[in-house]
Amino acid sequence: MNWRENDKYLELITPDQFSFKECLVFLGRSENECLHYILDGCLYKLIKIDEAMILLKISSEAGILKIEFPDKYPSQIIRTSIAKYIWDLFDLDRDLVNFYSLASKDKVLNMLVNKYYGLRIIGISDLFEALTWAIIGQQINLAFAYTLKKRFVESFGEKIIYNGKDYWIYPEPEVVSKLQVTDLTKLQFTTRKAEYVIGTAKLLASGEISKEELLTIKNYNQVRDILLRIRGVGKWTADYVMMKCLKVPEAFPIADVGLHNALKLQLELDKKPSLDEIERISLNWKGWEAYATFYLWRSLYE
DNA sequence: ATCCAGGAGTCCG
DNA sequence: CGGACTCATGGA
Repeated sequence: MNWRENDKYLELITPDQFSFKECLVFLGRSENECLHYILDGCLYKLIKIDEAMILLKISSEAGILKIEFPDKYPSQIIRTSIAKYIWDLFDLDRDLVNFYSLASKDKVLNMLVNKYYGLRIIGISDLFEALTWAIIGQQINLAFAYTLKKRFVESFGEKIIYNGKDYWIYPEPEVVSKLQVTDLTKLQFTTRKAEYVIGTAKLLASGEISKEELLTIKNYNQVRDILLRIRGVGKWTADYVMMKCLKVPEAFPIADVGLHNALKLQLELDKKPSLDEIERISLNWKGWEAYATFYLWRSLYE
């Protein structure tokens, strides 16, 4: 991590192959997103570190990611955590040289990596958020998924108000673990989805499952199996979480509908490709399936 | 109306 | 293991 600070803001010196602008397009894909918002090329996001709620304003210029604190200036130790958080959010430790090299020889990815050069996987660092956001999004269209998330966050999350605008923190597992199924079905969650979300909250609140522990396991399938044992977590969700939260570069949500639609468009197919076809296409992406998927997702937004 | 959505659990052979 | 069936509700 490469960063510095003065008495007003932090600066992350970003690697060459990074485009904040491309990342912003992805972050701005839904008007209904309630956990950040974008204004004049800046990203505003509220985060919680050690019980402190800190509003961040993030912008980029000339290879520097600037983090300002519109609300209140955090302590030294929290500033360091924030720098790490943002570094991780944009996956800045990743060296993309090999991915770009492989992609330049791939008929699907070649155009995408040129068009979206510098795009990095935007993380969901909180395991509970990653798991439950995936569960919420199962088998419904993204627009409705965002609506459900917004209701969930605004019912059980925390917020601050700054300049008359609300900034939200995703609900904590400790809070959600104590809910009843009807608390969520009221928000239009299905009964099953409500059970999955509350059950997942219990596993995380009790510490039975934690991101820290999962990160110590180096074997891909071993981590995946632990996630798959959670009720409501199937292959798609496990791979999604490994991609967005645990930052496993070979994680590959192959059954993802968005991936299918993006491939259909890129390859100009009449219908969505079959799983066999995708497996064949993705042989070229070995070790970089998560990035290939993310660039394809990006291609769905302009 | 009709089809489908960033699926998962269950049952059955 | 692999396939069919069920759940369940809004968006386009």
